[in-house]
Amino acid sequence: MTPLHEWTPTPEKAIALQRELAPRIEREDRLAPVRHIAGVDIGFEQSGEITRAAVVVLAWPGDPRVGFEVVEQVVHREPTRMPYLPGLLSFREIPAALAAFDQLATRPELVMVDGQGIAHPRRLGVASHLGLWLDLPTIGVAKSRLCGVHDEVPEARGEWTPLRHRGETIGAVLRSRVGVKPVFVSLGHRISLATSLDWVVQCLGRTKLPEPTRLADRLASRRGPMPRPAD
DNA sequence: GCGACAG
DNA sequence: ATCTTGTCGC
Repeated sequence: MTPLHEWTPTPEKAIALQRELAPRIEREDRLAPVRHIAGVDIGFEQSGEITRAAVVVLAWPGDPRVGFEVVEQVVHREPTRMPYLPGLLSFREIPAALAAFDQLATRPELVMVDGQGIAHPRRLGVASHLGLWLDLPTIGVAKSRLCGVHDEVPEARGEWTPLRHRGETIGAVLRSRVGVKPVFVSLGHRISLATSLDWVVQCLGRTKLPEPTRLADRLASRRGPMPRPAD
């Protein structure tokens, strides 16, 4: 059987594996009714020797007055296996992410990942790779661009413009918050771009990042909870 | 050949 | 990603 993932392949093997896996990505909706949404992010400690994977599971729908309910959260630490190489991020982050998912009691119906989905040179960013491995619908929400070109993004919250690469629309550049740099949304697996955008916007608080990714980001980088503004 | 380059 | 002080604004 073809491995969906190798622990520490050479860059050449990693690229070959990406080319083999990319055609397996499903770009249309195949989701179960969503009751839980997971957010995933990876952080590093001190000199980068230790990798920290964080997964946060939120109940859907949530109470808009208090934000989404955190059903479960897991942090997994392990030695870092690979350096960061543009385009090969998933091989560095996925092993830790999978270990964190293994500790989860809940099986989410939708996963948001900090990073690109198919908005990748070979259409297999970390969100797509993880979606294949987990066989779950995933969405990539990145804070910056890996590849592709786009027009200026309208200033209004919720507005977006297509991200294109080699004549293909690979994602969307979304104004998640007024006056802040936009986020890069792309489908990861088993979901369309339109539906991905819909979920990201629905999970938006007053911050740049949607709640699932924002909370996972905080956990992964060991920043404590932010004080909530008084009512 | 010269830049660009998720986290 | 991480390191790292102050500063601006609600």
